[in-house]
Amino acid sequence: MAAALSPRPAPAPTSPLSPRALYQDVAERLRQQIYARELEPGSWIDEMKLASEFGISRTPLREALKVLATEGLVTMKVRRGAYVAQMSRDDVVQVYHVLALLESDAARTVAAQATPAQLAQLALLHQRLESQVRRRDDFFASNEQFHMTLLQMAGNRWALQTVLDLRKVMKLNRHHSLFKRGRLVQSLAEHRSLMKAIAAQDPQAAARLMQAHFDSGLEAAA
Amino acid sequence: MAAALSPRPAPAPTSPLSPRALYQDVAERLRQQIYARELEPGSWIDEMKLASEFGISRTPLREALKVLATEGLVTMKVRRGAYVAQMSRDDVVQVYHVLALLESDAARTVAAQATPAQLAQLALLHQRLESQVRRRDDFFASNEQFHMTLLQMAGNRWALQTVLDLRKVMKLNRHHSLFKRGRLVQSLAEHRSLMKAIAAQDPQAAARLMQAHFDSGLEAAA
DNA sequence: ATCCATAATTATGAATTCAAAATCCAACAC
DNA sequence: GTGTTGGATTTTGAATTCATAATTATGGAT
Repeated sequence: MAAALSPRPAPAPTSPLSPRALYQDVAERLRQQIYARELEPGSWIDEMKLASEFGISRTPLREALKVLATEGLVTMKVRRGAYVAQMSRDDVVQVYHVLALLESDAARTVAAQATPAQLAQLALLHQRLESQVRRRDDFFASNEQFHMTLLQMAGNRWALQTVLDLRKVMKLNRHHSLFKRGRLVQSLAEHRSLMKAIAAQDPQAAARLMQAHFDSGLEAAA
Repeated sequence: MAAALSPRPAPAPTSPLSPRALYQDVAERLRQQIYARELEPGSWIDEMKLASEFGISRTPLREALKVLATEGLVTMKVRRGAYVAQMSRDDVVQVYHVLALLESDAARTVAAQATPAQLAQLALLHQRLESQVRRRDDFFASNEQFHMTLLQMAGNRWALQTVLDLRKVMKLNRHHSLFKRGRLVQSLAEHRSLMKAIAAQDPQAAARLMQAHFDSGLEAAA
């Protein structure tokens, strides 16, 4: 049996204050398997196999699957189980469009209201990005962290949650643009000018540049 | 016992092509109870009581609760069950902000690309609204239908889904603005000018007026 | 060999059961 | 009266069981 979820992540010396429910751990594990393509888009999800792999019963697994279905990562077909969702070309275009709306709005807000400490934090994250053009996976992670930090700073928890959800489904595919040759360098350049606009507290430019960043990402992806 | 979900909505003479899963029916029923304030924000959800009211076991009910938790209508606390979520004043402001972004973008798109048939359909829906200022519940329903039809016409299924989800949580409270005295008349006036801009195929005005419509709705709500 | 009918197998959906945690409540000490 | 301890009760979370639908395999009939 593959590394089971272990009887429980062992209350651990430093157990989290509010231990996550099992179904949530399972949901997160499924997400990771989907992102890693261990579960391929369009493929059937074998409940029994996964439950025994995870060392749990079908009950919490099925709960997790329903959560993922609500998020759009999984499709439930009545009486024939769960399937990993697929993103069409159209879906990618549409999700990019919504992300561009929300994130450019966040960039405008942050440029307008960020504290010096926040600007410094963003600059730091951007610096990390600059130093990671050579390592795609690191760049990928740092890029996401920059975007998410910006969203958080904008202070709208519903916009943040929406972006989180949309980014989840974007990970279904490797459309993710950053996989095109030369795209990393271009993306970095766009980040650089965006960062400059934010640092200069220019809301209009920040919004416009974030929008452009997504337009160009979409072009690379589609 | 309150009207049970019946052994199953009976395959019915005209049973839907793809019968919804039980957990989805239950989720919808829970949503309606939440909207109707039969389950109050902040209150504990008694699984056993509801399961027996619905005439089902706890299993599908718990699945439904996890779906609602993902949607944000319900909060799960580890080892102490499910609670109806509460919207803070801040939440309302933030959700309005995101809705305004998405819906004004949709209005812009529709104004730019709608076919004559689509414009006619919107005009019809608007007419219904005009005739329903006296009946608040009808106005409420028609208003929602107008907004949702516009979203659908914009053709972005992810924006549509996002707006649907956000509107669900908005229904948690009666902040819903339309409850303020005189707000219906004002809302109708805003719709009227919005409709005019769309009919005139003026994307910029349509977006601006939709944004204004939300701003004024928020002012009435908060 | 191909097609169809039917039996065996498998998987899903939901109910039931069970262990452990949280809550309630009464008895008691102060 | 207030507060505390310990045991009964309730409730949650998860495993197990069960009925039924879907799939696959089997065995003719042509």
